[in-house]
Amino acid sequence: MVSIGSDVDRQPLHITISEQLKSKIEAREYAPGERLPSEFDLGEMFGVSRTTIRKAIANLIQQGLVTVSQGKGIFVTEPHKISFSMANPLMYFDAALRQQGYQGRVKSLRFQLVQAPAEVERQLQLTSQPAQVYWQEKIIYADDTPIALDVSYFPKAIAPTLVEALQQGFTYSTLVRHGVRLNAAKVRLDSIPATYELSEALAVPLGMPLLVFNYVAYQGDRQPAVCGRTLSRSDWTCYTAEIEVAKADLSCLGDDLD
Amino acid sequence: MVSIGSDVDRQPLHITISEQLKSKIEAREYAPGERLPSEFDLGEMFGVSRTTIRKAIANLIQQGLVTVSQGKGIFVTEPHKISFSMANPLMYFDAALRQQGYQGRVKSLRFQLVQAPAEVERQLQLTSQPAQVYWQEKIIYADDTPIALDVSYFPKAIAPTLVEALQQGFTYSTLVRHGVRLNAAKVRLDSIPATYELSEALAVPLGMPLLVFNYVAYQGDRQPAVCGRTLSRSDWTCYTAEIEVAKADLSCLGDDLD
DNA sequence: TAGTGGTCTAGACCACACG
DNA sequence: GTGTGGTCTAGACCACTAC
Repeated sequence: MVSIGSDVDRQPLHITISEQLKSKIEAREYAPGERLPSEFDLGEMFGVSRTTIRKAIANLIQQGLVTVSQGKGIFVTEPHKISFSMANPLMYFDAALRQQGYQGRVKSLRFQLVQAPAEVERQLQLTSQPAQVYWQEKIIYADDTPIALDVSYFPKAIAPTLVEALQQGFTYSTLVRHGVRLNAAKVRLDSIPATYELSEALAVPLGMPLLVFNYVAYQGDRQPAVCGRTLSRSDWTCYTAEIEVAKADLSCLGDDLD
Repeated sequence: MVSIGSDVDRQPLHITISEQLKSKIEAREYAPGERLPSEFDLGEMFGVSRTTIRKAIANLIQQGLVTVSQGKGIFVTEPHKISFSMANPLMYFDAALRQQGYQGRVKSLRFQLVQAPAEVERQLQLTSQPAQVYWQEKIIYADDTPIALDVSYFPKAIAPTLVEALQQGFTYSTLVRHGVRLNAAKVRLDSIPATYELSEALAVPLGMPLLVFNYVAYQGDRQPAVCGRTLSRSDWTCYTAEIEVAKADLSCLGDDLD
């Protein structure tokens, strides 16, 4: 039986155990792809109940250190990371994937005309009532791994040829190929834990952090062309940017010291 | 007892329960700040064991819908969100907080000279061996809520007056006030679940998603002045940017269609 | 069939908050 | 003291995987 060290009594047992397992994983004592002992065996090794082991394992799952398959076992995760640039040009998911050696693919889950939600109506600056929009949901794959769920809204007025094309490929590339020049965007980056529904759609554990990329993209003279959000797995994706600060913009510092 | 609806048998019980509670919260049947029934009472209401209720509550905690205090009860979270702009100028946390009606404050946890980790050595372009850097860790508060943990590294060569000043206030403002002109930065945004240590430092539940803002900031002629990362609570913070796409940059789309 | 993880139960003891 | 959430146990049954 592994000694758990009673001098760290402030910490719950399942934390102590998950940290011990974490060290072993990081020390490659359990290598990527390798199987860990079963929950039952771990319980005997640490001298605790299966419930406690399961809680410890839950921590590791959440940190993306292990993945678990029913009937097979607990496996050390092999790390991946794809970076998407937020700067010029914005969000060519397919180009970024290709550059980093993955094959990008989308699966459209839904494409239908609906009444625009209030938020979308505002973002797309729709004036006619009732305001209708195309609502698309799609899964984005890198090779065969689902890495993101995208929810987009398009004005009803888009070209009919686009309606077909958008269901086949990546949004931005498709728009550009059809002559829609996107030249600006407002974005907001956020993070949420995967709900049950999202965890099933993206094949991730419940509660795994997802990056939320909210966007409104504009064409021509500030004409909104699309808005929506991309929810991407934080174990596979990150966003990068290079920022140049104009000298004038230092003004906001103000002169009131605290 | 609440009917749980046996037609959704594909879903675990704790999911069904947490979704029912979620609807009630979103419908304001349980209003922000209000207390939910105790775990024992919820168990009776749904006719399940306390363990199952606790798992359902854990889902709600993770989604930031409720917060829990030992000995007091389960309370519906009152929502907050502070947005930080990633664009010109970069990362004036204190200015952003002030603009949004909060009082910003920092608590320095650590400030010491250490051997630079390899990653830091590379980012700060340190050449002398051994490369020493100042290592700072601080908590950032909005009013009295800890919202972020910042870990920064500064070259050993910074001015002695800065060493004092950096321990008192916000990094970027302090640097600028001491004549260090930051004019560019490379950033990477990511998300991780709070580890046990982080969850204690930021007073959040274990596993809550944290936004990770990795940065290297430059002064003058591409001279690295500071690097590090800011881990911020996703229930309190988000990052925004406005992107302008130069026409020339559309080239990367390539001409190979898929 | 045996072994694995997924779910759920009933009950115990502890630490903390409040009156 | 009473009630709350925090931790942990021992054991049950199920679904899935592999042989």
